Amino acid sequence: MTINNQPIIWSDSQNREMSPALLDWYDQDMRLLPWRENTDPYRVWVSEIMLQQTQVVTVIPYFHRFLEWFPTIKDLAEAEEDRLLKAWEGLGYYSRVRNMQSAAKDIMVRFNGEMPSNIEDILSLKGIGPYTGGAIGSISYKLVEPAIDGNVMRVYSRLFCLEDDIGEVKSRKIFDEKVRETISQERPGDFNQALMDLGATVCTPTSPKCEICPLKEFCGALSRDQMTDYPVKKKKIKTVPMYYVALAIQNELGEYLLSKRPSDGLLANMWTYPLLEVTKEAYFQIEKDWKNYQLDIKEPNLFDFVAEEDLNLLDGSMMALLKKEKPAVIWQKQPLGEVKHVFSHRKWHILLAKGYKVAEKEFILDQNEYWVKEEDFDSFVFPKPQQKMVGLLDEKRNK
DNA sequence: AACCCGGGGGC
DNA sequence: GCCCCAGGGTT
Repeated sequence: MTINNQPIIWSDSQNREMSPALLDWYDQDMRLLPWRENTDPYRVWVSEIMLQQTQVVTVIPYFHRFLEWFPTIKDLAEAEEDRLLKAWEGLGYYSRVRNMQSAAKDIMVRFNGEMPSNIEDILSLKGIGPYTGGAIGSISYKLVEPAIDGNVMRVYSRLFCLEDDIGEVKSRKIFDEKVRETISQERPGDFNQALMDLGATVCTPTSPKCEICPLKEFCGALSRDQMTDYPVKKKKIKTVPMYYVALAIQNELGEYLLSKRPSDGLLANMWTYPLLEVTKEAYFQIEKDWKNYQLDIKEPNLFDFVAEEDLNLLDGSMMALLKKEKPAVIWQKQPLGEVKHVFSHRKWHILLAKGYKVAEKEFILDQNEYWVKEEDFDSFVFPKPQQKMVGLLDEKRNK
């Protein structure tokens, strides 16, 4: 659904008043979590990495054990892999603990065993990206850096009625800017943690508890009563791959066979070469056969056709398929090439086969199939994939 | 079985 | 610098 509101622009005073309101709430209601006992960067680091993949309640016992086993960055750097994996066992995403150890070794070499205190160096460590880097920098070193995760994006999309799709990578920049405009200069770490808590406990995805929210007077979505319209997240319509063999067939007059698509659905009433839908497996088998076939031909060219008497010998899936579909056609040995086209919800993969109608044989037109002179193509509506196929044919012919 | 989501890595 | 996707558990 589109909302199409204008984003909220705050006055300077609103910008100033927001963070004290949030911090007051945090001072009263902050969650007491083991990694908040102090701001040691190693503890922050371990907790943030664990929390990237696992819920708070699950992380707590892992966190304690990890710090017992590897109390310092040096211990982590020197840990046996077995023990390291044992400490992570059940958390999953094992590459992340490997990255942690790699970063720990790096810290031993480059930073004398101490987590660096500037954002560039923090971000240079393996496994530490903008979110984790911002968390460590702000919490442990009071760097004025945002730590933006899905929760924070939800909070900000509501506060400012931001309609940028939070699923898109490029939206990150928008949220980054907004957080930088509002983040507390004095207590950036607490500010970031307060946002995390707010997102986790108040500004929740489905039923936000706006009545108890410390930011209710600031919230654009609440003022418009559109809390649950935010954040905007376009549901990923995954494009379904479809596989076709297209038949570019010429008759003795040089006309091409065109097929009119059904009057409803995708590309209704538009014209293409006849399309045979094939399974994914068949498609790739055909492609593979085709490549193998090319290897055996010294100089493959447009006029390399399958002799009619050889048709029965061919067990290649491409030829078998074509012969079955259009028996009165003599087929070129290889497809002309591949055409791909992406629709909003479909991705077409098309192998284009070229053939000539055999004059002596009877050729039965399917429903909606017509012979069309090339010079008349202009008066037919060709969808993009068809245009691409015509282009491919032209290209080969002009070689 | 779809969704989640910071970061690595490919481009 | 931008985008894709692996990764395992949760819903």
